[in-house]
Amino acid sequence: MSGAEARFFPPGERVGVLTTEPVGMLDYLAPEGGVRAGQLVMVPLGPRQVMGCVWGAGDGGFDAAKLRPILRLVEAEPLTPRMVEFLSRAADYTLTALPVMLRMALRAPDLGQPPAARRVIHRAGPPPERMTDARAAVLRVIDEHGGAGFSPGELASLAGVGSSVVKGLVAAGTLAETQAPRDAAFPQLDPGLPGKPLAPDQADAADTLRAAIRAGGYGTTLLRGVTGSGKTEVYLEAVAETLRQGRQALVLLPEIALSAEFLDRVEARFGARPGEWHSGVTGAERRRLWHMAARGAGGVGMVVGARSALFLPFRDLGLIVVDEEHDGSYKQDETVYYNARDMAVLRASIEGAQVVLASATPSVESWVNAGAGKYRRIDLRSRYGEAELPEMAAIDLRAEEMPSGRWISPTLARAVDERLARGEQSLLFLNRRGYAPVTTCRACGQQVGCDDCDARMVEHRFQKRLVCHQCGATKPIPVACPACGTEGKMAAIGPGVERVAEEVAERFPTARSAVLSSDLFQSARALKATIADIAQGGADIIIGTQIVAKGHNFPGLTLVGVIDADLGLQGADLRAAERSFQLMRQVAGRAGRQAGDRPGVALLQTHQPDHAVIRAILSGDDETFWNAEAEARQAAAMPPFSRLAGIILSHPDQPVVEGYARDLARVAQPLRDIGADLFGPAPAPIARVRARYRVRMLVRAPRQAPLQDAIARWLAGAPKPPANLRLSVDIDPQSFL
DNA sequence: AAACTGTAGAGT
DNA sequence: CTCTACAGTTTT
Repeated sequence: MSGAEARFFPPGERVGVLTTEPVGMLDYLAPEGGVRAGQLVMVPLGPRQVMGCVWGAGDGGFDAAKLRPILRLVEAEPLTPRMVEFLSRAADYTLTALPVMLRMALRAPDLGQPPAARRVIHRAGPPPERMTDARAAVLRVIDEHGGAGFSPGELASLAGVGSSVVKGLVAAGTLAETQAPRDAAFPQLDPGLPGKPLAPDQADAADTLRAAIRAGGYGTTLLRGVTGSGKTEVYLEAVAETLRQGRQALVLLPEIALSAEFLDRVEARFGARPGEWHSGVTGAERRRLWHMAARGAGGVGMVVGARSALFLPFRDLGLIVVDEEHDGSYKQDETVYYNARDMAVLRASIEGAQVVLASATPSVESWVNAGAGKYRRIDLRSRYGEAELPEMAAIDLRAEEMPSGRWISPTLARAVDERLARGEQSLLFLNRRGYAPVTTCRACGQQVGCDDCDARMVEHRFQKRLVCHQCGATKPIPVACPACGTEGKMAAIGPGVERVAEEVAERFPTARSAVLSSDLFQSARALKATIADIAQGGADIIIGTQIVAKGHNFPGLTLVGVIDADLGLQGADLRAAERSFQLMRQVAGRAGRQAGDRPGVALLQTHQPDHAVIRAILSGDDETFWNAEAEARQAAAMPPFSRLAGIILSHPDQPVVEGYARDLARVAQPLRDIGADLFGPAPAPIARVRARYRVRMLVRAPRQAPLQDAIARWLAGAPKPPANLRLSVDIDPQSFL
């Protein structure tokens, strides 16, 4: 897309530069040779030099005689006018300061540095006269990799030798060092390679998406399909069409660190790996991907990334796929609050790109948008027919014999025994890390809490410590009660996965078990290795938290037991039902994914088998659940039938933060002017975190009301906040509390 | 955010 | 009178 040309400013003209500093927009003079909007520049700020982006014409309010010129242009592709508009509108939407938004778009190291060449070692002559083991190892590495591309350091570490060995080989004339440009283009993906054969409804879905991409322009499609229905193959065909058009495709995944399997599938389909963007990517690779994204499809055609990949400077973005669009990890809940799914739609509408929201269990928001005709909706049937869904049943815990300290009911235990006898795998799911959520003194009833947070500390028996799940603080498991001093009376109350694992070891002593919980793994790689081992049959019983819900395929798994299906149902959070439904359905879907003759079974332990959510899960009738959920939201005037904003205030002193919150509530006329209600202030669900007291307020506005604008006017007209007070606004909060 | 400026109080 | 700590201001 050529789009509108960025405006040009001749030398000496006054331009507005958005700096990455909190001062934000300041006027400067265009440098020698002039400058275009979107250009990254270095500007003087007091005695310092800071980076900025030419945003547009200067605002003229500052004395022209005091203006300083732009120091130099940064050697990087300018941001496109569409990117500039995206950042502006994303800032307005999320009520985030523009400089903070710009920083998100410039999060790659050394952007200000010129693109230095890097040193590359290659084969240059015959083997050296004196051959040693170390030298042979280096030559083996370089020959195995086609003799290409390594820096001296990389080569030495791959061969497991010191850098002097490489130096020696260069001196001997066997190897030579040359300069290669840094930030090379990514290998081109070939959309012409054959994809997997598609079932008829997959082929129809792919045709629809291809046609939308060929037609050009913005559109959003909700691609719904149960696990195993082949959503990925369908949207990879959309990626293929985007590549054929010479445009770029971005695929967002919720748990990118675990996406090696996905990268392999992309390589199988297109013959090369896509660009990868997430917190685990090294600085040099981040820098390379940033520059290549800015260069267009010739630089990188397809990027797979976490939510922050939305802020890459794609030159010509034609498609954004949001896989597992309902996933809560798309909502960033710190520093900048944004929902990657909504920002994807915003960016696509500006870029003239298509969005595919893929999920087996869409969010109520997307479901309603599709129902209202805002999104196109495509439903994929299961490839193997309905039989692929596991058989689901409730275990009524009220009717089971459950000794205290036991969490696996006799009925569930029998089902596990059957699987053990047949050599099949069972998964016991409990969405609670650690050994026990509460440690209490049987003498005085005191519960051990965190010193800095208003939260109970969770016993982690593997670590032999109590851990605060809010701030991560730990302390030893006390022998004596910290309140009354009684020794030996501390008791662990309630189950966590570690405790269920202990029970499994007692009841199924010959079975091999494995615990999957995020805190038990040092790295994503270690977790992946364990998952692979389990998939190979390395465990009979898997005990896991929600980490097991995310698409790992265990072929031998035929039983899923949900230890506490009621866990997500209580509480005043209106989204609880939706989240619980999605999680239970996904976990249940782990059983019986194979198309063989062994149907999977999911058993839900519950005290309330008649609860609407439990019944919806058991019936397998998703449509009924979403209809009921949408009706309940509408009746309560909750999203997506209204709009919400959370206001979160924090301060080390409780009276200060509460006092200021009341001050704010008193001047809330701008909110009432648009027909919005203000609830609170009330202590946040966890009222104290990291030694700061937190108070929340909630704004609810009619759907079409200018919510952000009213909040901005409200806060601008409020009294000056006390020192040390932090205030953040969370537009469209996930949690309604 | 970071660098700079002004001021009050402590120490000489 | 100097030194320091810290609060408030400026940065184009």
